[in-house]
Amino acid sequence: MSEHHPDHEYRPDAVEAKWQALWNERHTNEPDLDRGARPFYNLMMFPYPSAEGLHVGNCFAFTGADVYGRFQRLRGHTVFEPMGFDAFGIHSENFAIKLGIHPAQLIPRNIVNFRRQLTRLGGMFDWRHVLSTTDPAYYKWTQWLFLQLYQAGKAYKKKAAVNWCPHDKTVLANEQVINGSCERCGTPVEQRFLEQWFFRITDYADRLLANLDDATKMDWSASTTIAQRNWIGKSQGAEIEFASAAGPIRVFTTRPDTIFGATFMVLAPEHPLVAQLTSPAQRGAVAEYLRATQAKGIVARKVGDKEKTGVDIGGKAVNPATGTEIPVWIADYVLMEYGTGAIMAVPGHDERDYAFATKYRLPIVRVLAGAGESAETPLAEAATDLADAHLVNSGTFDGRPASDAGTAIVAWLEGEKLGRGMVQYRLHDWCISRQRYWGPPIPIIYCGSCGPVPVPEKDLPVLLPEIDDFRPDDSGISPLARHKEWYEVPCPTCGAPAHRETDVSDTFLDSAWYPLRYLSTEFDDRAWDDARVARWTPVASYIGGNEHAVLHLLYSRFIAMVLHDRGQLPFEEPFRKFRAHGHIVKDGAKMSKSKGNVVVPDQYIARWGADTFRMYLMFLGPFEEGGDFRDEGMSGPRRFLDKVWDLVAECDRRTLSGVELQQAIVVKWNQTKKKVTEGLENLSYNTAIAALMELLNAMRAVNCGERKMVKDMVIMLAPFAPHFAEECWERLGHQTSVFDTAWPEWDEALTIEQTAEIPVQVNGKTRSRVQVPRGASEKVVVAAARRDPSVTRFTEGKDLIKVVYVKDRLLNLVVGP
RNA sequence: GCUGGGGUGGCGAAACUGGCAAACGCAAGGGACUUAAAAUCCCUUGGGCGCAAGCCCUUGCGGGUUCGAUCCCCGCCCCCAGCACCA
Repeated sequence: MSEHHPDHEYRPDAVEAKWQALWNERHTNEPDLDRGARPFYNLMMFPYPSAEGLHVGNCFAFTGADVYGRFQRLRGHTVFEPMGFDAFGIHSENFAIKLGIHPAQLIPRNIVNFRRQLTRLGGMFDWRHVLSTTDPAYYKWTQWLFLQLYQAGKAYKKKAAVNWCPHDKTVLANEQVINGSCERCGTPVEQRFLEQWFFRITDYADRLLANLDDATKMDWSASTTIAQRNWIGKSQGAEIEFASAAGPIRVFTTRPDTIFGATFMVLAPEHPLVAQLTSPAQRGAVAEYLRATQAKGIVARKVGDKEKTGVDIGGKAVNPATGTEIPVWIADYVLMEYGTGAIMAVPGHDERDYAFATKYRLPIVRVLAGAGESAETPLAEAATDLADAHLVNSGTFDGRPASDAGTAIVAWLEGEKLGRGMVQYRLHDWCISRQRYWGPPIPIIYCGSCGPVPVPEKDLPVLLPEIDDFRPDDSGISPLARHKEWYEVPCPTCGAPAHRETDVSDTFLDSAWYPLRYLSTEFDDRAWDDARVARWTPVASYIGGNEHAVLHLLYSRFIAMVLHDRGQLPFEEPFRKFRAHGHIVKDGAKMSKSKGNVVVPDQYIARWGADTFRMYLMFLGPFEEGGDFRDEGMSGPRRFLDKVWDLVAECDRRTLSGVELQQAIVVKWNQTKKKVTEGLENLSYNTAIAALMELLNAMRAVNCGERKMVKDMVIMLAPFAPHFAEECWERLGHQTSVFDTAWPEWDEALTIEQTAEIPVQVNGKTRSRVQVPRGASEKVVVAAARRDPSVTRFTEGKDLIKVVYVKDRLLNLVVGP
C-alpha cells in the first residue's frame, strides 16, 4: 500500500531528539505563571530519586498525568506541570549508609539521572520550577512552616514510644519493623520513650472528615476518601466513670448499652493509675508484666500474635450501673493512645473480652438477647451480632431494644454525673520528630532559662551540617547532637549558652506543602507568592498512588487548613481533584526490588521510542487500575504509529468520493472525537487509544486520507505521543506547535448512525438482526422480524405473550411453549 | 479479621451501571509479496456439534429477581492492595 522511502520512514529517536530540542528552545513547556489564560495546575506526586532511577511504574504514573495535562492544554488552558524531588528521608539515608556514600553526594547524582529520564520520556515539565526538598532554599521554608505551626499552637512536645533496635542501636520507623523485628538484622524491636514533636492534627479531625463529603471543595477518587474516613476513624460513644480507691477511672465505650455486663476492667500497662491500684500482693507480677510489655516494642505489641495476656493488679472498681465491685487488670491489648487507656470489659458481647475472660476465668454475663433467646440462654461465644437484640440482666433497662438503650443509659449516667456522650478518633497527632540525620533540622533552640525558643526567621535555614558520621548510634539521639559547633548555640532570646534541637522533621512535612513552592521557586524572600497561589490553586488535578491515600494526602490537607485559618492561604482544601492511578505489575506481582522484577524504561525507549512506550503504557490497561507489563505488547502501538505516519504522508492523495462512503466514515469520525475526548476526561486512556485505532482501521478500509480527519487524528494523538504528533503536524504544513492548536469539536448529530441494526430475540435468545431506520417504531420492527424466517422458525404456532422493544436497541418476542 | 479493588478467550483487555459478550491490541495458524528472511498486506481464531444454513454451551462457584444479568440481590471460593487488638 505504501512505498517506503528510507528518509520518509518514522525514526522515533530522530523525531524525539528534534522536538525535545525545539521545546527547549521555544520554551514550549514554560507557561507564563502571571498572565497565562485559564490556568490549570496539573500536579503529580513527585518522586523520591532513588539510585536505581525511574522504573516503569513511575513512567506509567507520570505519563498518565502528563497525558491529562497535555489534553487540558489542547482544550485551551495554560497548563503548569512542574516536577521535583522528594529527596530527604530514611530511605535515602539507609541507601547511602549501605553504599557508604554520603547522601549529600548521592542525591544530586540521582537527581541528574532522574531528570534525564523524565525529559527523555517526553513529559511537559516546566523545569524552570524544579525543586528538591533537600535544597536549603526549599527546607528553609519547611522550617519556617514548622514555626508557623508552633506559633499557631499546633506543635508541641511530649514523650512517646519509638521502635528501638537493640542490635543496630537505632530508632526505626514503623515501616522498618517487620513482624515485630528490625527489617535489617531481624532482632526483636523494643520500645523506648523519647521526647518528640507532634502536630495537633486531631484538632482538625472533624473538618478533615466533613470536607470529604463537600463536593464543592473535593472531587477525589472514592477509594481515597474512604481510606481517609477509615483512618480518621470517628466513633460515637460514651465516657463513663468507674469509682476506685485511686479515684474515678474513666473508660471509653461505643457500647454503653452493655454496661450491666461489664464484669471486669482492663487498663493499658502505661495507665497512670496502675501503680496506685496495684495491691501489695500483686506488685511482683505487675512489675514483671510491665517489663515484658516494654521489651515487646510498640509494633510487636500490635502486630504480634493475638493471644491475650494480662495480670490482675488486685485493685477494684465499681460498675456504676450494677454497683458491684469488679476486678481491675492490666493487659497490653488495651492501648494508652486510644480513648482513655482503660476499658470496661464486657465478655458476653465483645470477642476480645470474651477471649480474655475465658483464659483467666473471669465472669461472663449475658446482657443482650436476640430473637428466641432469654437472659438464661448460655453463651458459647461473644454475642456481637445479634439481630433485634433487647437488654436482659440490666435492671430497669430490661426488655429495651439494644438499638436505643445506649442513648437511654448515657442519659441516665449523665444525670448521675457518672458519664457523658463522647466522640473518639483513631487518628493520632502527627509525630514529626525523627532521630536521624537526613532531614531538615527542627528549628528550635533549648535554653536553660528561656526554655524552647524558636529560631528567629532571619536565622533560617538551620543548615544541616555536612558531617561524615551521619549514622545513627546507640545514644538514641540524632547524630547531629555529636557536632558541638553546630549543637551549641547562644540562646536567641537571652544569649546564654543553649543547644539546638537535634531531631529532624518527617519527610511528610517536606511533601505537605511542595505544590505551593513550585509556583514560587524564583522568590527567596517568601515561602510562596500570594498572587501566584491565588491564581493557580487549589490544584486542578493531582494524580498519584493510593499508597499515599492517608498519610501524605491527609497531612497536606491539615497543613493547608492550619495556614488557611492563619489567613495565609485562600483555600483550605489544596487538591480540587485527585485521582489514584493503578499499579504496573510484572508477571502477576507488584514490581519491587525484593522480587527482582523491577523494569527500567531506558531499554524500551531506546528500542521503540518514548512515544511508543508512552502509548503502550496507556494502552495496557485502565489507568486507574494499572496492568501487566509485557515486552511483547509494545509492537501494537508502534505499528499503529507507523500507519498513522503513512497516512500523514499520503494525506490528500487518498480522497473519498461517493456520498455513502463519506457518510459511513463521517459518523465514525465524529464518534471517535467524542469517545477520545470523554476517554481522556475520565482517564480511560486505553479505550481512547482503541477508538483512535478503530478510526484508523476504518479509514484504511475505505482508503480514506481526508486532510481534516488526518489533522484531527494527529491532534488527538498528541497527548499520548507528543513528539510524533509535533512531527506529523509539521509535515502537514503547520509552523506552530500542535499543542497551540485547538482540540477537535464534534457534531453530536453526526455521531448517530442513520440505520439501526436491531437484534431480535425470541425468549431472550438472539435469533436474528433486522436493519431498520433509526428511531423506527415497534410496529415497523416487529413487522420486519415477522418476515424473517430465522425468527419465525421459533415463533410459528406459538402464542405471543409479550413484546419487549427498546428503541434502536433490541426486540424481544416472548412466546409460549 | 476489617476496608477497598478484582476474577470475562492462549494473553492484555472492552461492553451505554440491565439490552448483540469478547471492541482494540498481542500471540498463534493459513495465504500473498520475496531467491530467502524480516517488514508489510489479506484471511481465520471463546468452546462444542454439523458437509452446511445453523444449533447448543460460555463472563470464578451455587441460588434468586427479570422478557432479558458480566452488570442487581442472597450465599460461597480465589487473587491483589491497604489497615490491623481502636474498646
